[in-house]
Amino acid sequence: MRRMKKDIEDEVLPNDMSGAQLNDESYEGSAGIVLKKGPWTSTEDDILVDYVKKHGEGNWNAVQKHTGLFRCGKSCRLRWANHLRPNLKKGPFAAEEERLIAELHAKMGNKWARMAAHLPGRTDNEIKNYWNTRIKRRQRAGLPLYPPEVSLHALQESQHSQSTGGLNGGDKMHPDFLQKNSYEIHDAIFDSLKDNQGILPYVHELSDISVYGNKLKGLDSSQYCSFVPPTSPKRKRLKESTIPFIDSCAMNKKDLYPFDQIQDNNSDKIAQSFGMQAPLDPGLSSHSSMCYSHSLSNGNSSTSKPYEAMKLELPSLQYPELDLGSWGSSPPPSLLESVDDFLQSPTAISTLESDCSSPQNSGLLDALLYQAKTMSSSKNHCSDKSSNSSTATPGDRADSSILNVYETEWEDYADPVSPFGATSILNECPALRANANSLNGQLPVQTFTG
DNA sequence: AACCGACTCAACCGCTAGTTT
DNA sequence: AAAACTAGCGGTTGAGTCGGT
Repeated sequence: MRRMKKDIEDEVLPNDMSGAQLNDESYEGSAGIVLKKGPWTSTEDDILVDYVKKHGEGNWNAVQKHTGLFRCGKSCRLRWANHLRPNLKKGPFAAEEERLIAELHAKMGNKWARMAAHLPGRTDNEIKNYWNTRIKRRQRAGLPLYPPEVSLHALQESQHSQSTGGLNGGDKMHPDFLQKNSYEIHDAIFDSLKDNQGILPYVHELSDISVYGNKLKGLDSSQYCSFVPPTSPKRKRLKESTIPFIDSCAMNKKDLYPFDQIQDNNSDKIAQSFGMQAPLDPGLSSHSSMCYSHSLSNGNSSTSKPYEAMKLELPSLQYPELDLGSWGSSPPPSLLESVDDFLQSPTAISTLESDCSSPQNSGLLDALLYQAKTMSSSKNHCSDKSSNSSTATPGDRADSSILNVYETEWEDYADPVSPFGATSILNECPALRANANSLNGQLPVQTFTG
């Protein structure tokens, strides 16, 4: 489609430099030269290709001098990198590429250039566009960002790298190494979580956490209510070691991620970013239990960047149990069990009790867990009144209901004639359906839809 | 046919890190 | 050491397309 416009341009513009130069989209360069902006014509492309053939890549600012091409160096570099360089793959991403992107994003976050390095022929821009589009789609559908196998694999890998021990060597590791070790997380965390694998949002780039081991060891596992991946700070590009790390409620208020600011203007956006479907409940948002701790406040300069400078990025939060079928044909491995394990684990319960006071704070998973907790506690109350309570524990009831829903979900999503995009809001928000299905109206359905 | 919203993608912008002077 | 320059990254924007109404 771009091509169509370009072809038209090429027809209109004379096949000489004036065509490339004279365009209404132009601006004055540093030397007073009017540089062109906007789409490239094939004439300009040819000029740039010729230049690179002769002089090689780099020194992009010299392109204008040598060729008379009225484009800034930046623009030339971008054009070459994204469109003109050889061996570029065009066209839609293959399924394998999509899977790889998800996996890489789970590991790296929004490191498009690094991801592109793993996808021959693909550009960072392409990957970024793809991912952003995909994120929008999935968030609209209330789906997690990552396919279950990716999240599970990522978490398992993280556990493996943890179990094999080894502190990482700091920031100077090879990127591949960083990838491998980026899941490293302190024992204190995984000790409390190892029975819950597959349920927690994937945490990546945790390589610094080991640095804080002593600090972490003093913390109760229940404090690790949830994680968010590194939210790539916009203004300060940090090394791989920068780890926004959630230590729920361990920090005093000024150490918390400034949700009060977010809520003012961007709560909906942020909520969406975290996979939430609804505006934050104003009544609950004020005591954000999702406490973001960028560091453990040990004064480490690598993590001392003020929160104000951070910008919330679309998170790598993922809720694998919710990703059903939209990522391929393989069923989510062990996820249901993982959910069960997590919900039944004392750690999880205590976490729920102590930290997850509201689902509004951390996305669908927390919402789900919160609901499970609510259901559980409500059931406890209800069971006092209800004489025909089953032998199953409240948690069991809730869990199995939810899990059954997920199993059904999977079938629904896997049904080729039932694209998730067309499913009901209940499909898009399984927790809602879990409530509706399992509680039979006993409990108020807590909605977080719009 | 016209309108509208979602989507895609190319390109730009602001910024940082690294290098050179 | 500091300023200037360069390359590159990630976020954002805007034009074009497509499908639904």
